Amino acid sequence: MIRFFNTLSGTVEEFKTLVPGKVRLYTCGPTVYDYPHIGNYRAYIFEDLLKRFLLFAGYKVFHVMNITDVDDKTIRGANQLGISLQEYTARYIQAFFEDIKTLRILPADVYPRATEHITDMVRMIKGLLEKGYAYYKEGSIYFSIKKFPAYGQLAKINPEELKAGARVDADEYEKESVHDFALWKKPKEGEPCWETELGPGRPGWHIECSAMSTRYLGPQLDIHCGGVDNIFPHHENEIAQSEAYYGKKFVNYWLHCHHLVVDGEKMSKSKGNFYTLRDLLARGVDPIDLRFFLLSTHYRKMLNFTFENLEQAKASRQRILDFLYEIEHRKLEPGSEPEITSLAEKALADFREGLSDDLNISSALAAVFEFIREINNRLARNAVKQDDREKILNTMREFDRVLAILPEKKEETLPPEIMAKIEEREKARREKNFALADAIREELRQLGIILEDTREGVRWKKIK
RNA sequence: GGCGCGGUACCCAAGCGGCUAAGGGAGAGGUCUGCAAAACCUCGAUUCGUCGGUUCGAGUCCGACCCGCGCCUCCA
Repeated sequence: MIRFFNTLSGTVEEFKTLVPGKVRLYTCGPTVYDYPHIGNYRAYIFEDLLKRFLLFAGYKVFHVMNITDVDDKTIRGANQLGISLQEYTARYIQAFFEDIKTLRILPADVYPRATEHITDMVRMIKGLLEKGYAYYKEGSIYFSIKKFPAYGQLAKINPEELKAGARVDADEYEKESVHDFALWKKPKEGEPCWETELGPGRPGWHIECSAMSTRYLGPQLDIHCGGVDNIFPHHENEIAQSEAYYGKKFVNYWLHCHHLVVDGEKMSKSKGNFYTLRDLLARGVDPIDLRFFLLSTHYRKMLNFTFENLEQAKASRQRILDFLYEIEHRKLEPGSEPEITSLAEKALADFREGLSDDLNISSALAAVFEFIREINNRLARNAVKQDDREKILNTMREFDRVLAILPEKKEETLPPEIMAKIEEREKARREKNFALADAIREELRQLGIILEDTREGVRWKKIK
């Protein structure tokens, strides 16, 4: 049984899909006004973990992730550079796709862009006007939250008690109620504008998601994800719009990822603790180490990014990689040990059970490490045989369907001159010329190649 | 003011009423090794922010308090 913490109910619930075996998943995607930072990627990697786990558990997943390519920030950015909105967002859209590939985030099935779904938004807004949930005011259209009594159910906010006045955007004074939100914004100087049957203007942010999610997934979704900061007002507004329009429960399970902080503080450019993926790659960070770091803390817990914590995650992942290397290269005796099968089965069962419990990654990783320890233990006693190798590797590959942290290509090669050096050192060792042997080892270490002398002879690996 | 989250070993982090408090990192000792590395073995919380309470029994439930943080406004 799979359980998830549902923000809507505030409790852990058994996961049941609308259609057996199929999951309709919507995740809030990037607003393409800048390069995404590692906090954004924490959310996307959480969603990737969720999706990979659902696939691992045997579900078919249809995943939609929107791209917000028109909003205040993208418009401002384009205007500052004096280029078109499309020209401006294209760079960041491309960067986003590069980044998710780098981080091994599985692509969504559809990436709808706001600017390509204006007609869907117009249709919805028109419907909301007809049903009386929305009203025109000075050329803009607003959603009236008092017409939707369930408003506040997700964020556990009582609209009556919202702190009014002080922090309300001054230029939106024309709304009937301060907490009503814009569905359609009237044209402004220097802003893109669509001519529609609603009149000229551009869509509000919230309607983009409601229109695009239901366009591809239908009026009801199984899971909708995002960062905690989207709970209010964004997701609350999506519920209001979608349920008012379709008259059906919009989303069964709302899953929200907590924030990534840096050095215990919220990331900000002024504090200098703001990192994009590119920043870290430039510092030599292995993106998969970053993936593992972002993955290895439960998604509902605040995660503190520090370089020390990243190093710990890297070392932890290295233990898994070392084990994999050992299993692939160790010389084993013929035969098999039946015990290995039961260890593998238990490990996979524990792994699955951990993740089934609201994606308890700590528990799942503990299962992986216990498996490694058990096998290492037997390896040391020669209690692993040739036929067990594939069983163990398969188990690791099963884990990796969800984690996606193992090296992609199996065999790396070294240039012939390096191989010659290694052979030269072997010769020196046989001749007990340890000074030369150590000098060569150090020389190769400087080149990023570590030599280890094992019972089966020398072996090498690259420093990651 | 309202809503909510967290405080478990040197660090990260599970556990949420009951066997000896998972797992990872770092550290110490040992086996192996020419040495190193890797691997393996062993050792690290009588204790889970504090103080009360409930219970045969509490990190685990209840209350108060102390810290740290988030949201209520664009934000993953």
